[in-house]
Amino acid sequence: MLKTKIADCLKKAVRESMVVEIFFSENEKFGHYSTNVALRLAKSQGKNPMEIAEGIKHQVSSVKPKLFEKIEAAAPGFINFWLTPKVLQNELKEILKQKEKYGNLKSGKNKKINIEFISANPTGPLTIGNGRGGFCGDVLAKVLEKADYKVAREYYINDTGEQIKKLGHSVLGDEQAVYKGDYIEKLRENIAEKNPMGVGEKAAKTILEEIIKPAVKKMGIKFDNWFSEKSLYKSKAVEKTINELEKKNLTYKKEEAVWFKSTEFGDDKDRVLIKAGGEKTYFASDIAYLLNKFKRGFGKLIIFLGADHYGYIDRIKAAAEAFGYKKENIAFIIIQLVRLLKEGKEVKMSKRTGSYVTIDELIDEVGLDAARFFFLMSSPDTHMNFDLDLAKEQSLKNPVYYAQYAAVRCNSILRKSTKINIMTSDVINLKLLNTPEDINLMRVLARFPEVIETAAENYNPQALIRFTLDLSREFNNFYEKEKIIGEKRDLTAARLELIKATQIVFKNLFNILGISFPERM
RNA sequence: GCGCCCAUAGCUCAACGGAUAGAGCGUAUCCCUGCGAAGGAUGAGAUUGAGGUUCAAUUCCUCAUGGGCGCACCA
Repeated sequence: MLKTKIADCLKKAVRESMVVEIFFSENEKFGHYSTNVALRLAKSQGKNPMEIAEGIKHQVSSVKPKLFEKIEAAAPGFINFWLTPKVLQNELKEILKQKEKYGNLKSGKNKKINIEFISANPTGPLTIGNGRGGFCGDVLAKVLEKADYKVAREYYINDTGEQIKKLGHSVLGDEQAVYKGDYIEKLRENIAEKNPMGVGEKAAKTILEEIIKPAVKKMGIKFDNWFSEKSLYKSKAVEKTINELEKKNLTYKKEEAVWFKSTEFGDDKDRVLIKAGGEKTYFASDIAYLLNKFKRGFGKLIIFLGADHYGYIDRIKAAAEAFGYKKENIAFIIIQLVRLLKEGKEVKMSKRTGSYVTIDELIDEVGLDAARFFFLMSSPDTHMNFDLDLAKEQSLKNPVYYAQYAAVRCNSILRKSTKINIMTSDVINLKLLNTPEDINLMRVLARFPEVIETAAENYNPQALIRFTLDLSREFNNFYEKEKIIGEKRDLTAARLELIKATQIVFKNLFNILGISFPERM
């Protein structure tokens, strides 16, 4: 990674034990990369930041003259670095050599990480809210895989309990019915029994297999594990969990119910494990599930939650601590709810009222690429408004096409080049790539591993979207200004390598984002 | 009442405490006998308000305003 190379030679010059931050410069006039170390050292060293910057500049340029073409100290104390074309050309070679492996990192060290997402109750179709979390989880999973984590994607199915009973009532159509929709009507056509729980369980199974799983497939997501809540009851895991808590003296009885002393671990209320009626709460099985994950050897758990489940975080963390696991090893990603608008007015989305837009509908209307891109553009914590009509209308203007179009341009250039038979020399001279446009494109391409790193570290797949659009714009600029297939054969050959590298990075990106890489548009 | 999240251009969204707050759409003007114009160039256009911390604040802290979501022996 270019960034790390710079950081490494700075560490020697700085000498203090501090994290040296290197920033990719958006504006070329601030170098290819820049750092603020001098500004941050100013106080502790009691010197003028510019003075420090100059000092570092001289040290670095004497130690590593080959890495940099120019180093500049700029007010109020930044140090800007311009890499030599050679460094960028070498990185280009790496891209061409590593191909789809370019951008693979070692930071994950093959550690096991579990990502649980969607996990919508099997009581109805997946909504656009589930879509948002689903796409985000899927892309994060791929980013982490690229960063060398061993990722398991998991969907937790609440296939028992109160909601399933309510589903049963709904299918039976009795006075306790809560879920509404065409799918309920259909389920009603083949019921063989009267017991709400039994009906609910069968209906849940049908919904899972015939509605949810196909929708997930349509979304382009593959789960490694569909984890059944019911299985935790069958294996007595829930019972054991409660017993263990009792043994640890972390439970008590109050008003006929069994409570977990979650307040001892930072929760603001104690929580019920077994209701007065003897039924266990979802929370009880959630703890069993949590322990199950840790026991399977996942050092880190990522759990996606809708904002309406926010209150769950503290109690889950409390449960983890009660069993000696560190709460820091559970990362919750809160997905803000998507508000549904119709004709500018908010429609309350609810499976209970039957008013919602399913993710299937959206994908059918706008296509998978546009749907994925749309949700991945915004960070999970923004509150989104969603209007299906507007989405339909605007789908053709989705930035995903901007990116795909840029990629398609690479394809058509390369297609054309094969017809012309350019390659005559065995040795392609990449040194010819030295115009500002060449340099700029190369440095953006070389940024790809850095983007993977930040996305993986911060659990922030949105970074990839931004980079995709940056790269697209950079490439379009390049295309506009530089002729690729031209008179000079060596230059043409070298430029074609650059196009190949661009194509590789685009393919990598699209692959992670789960959008298609069209040959033509 | 308490807690969490959000507020950026006409619209949908960006911005790792950093340099001139970026894109897309929309909008005004221009560029196809040229590797695909689903493109490019040049404009107009924004940080909710008030304090504070910092060399530097859209970003952190406090308060206010406006939205969303929680606060069950529901999930």
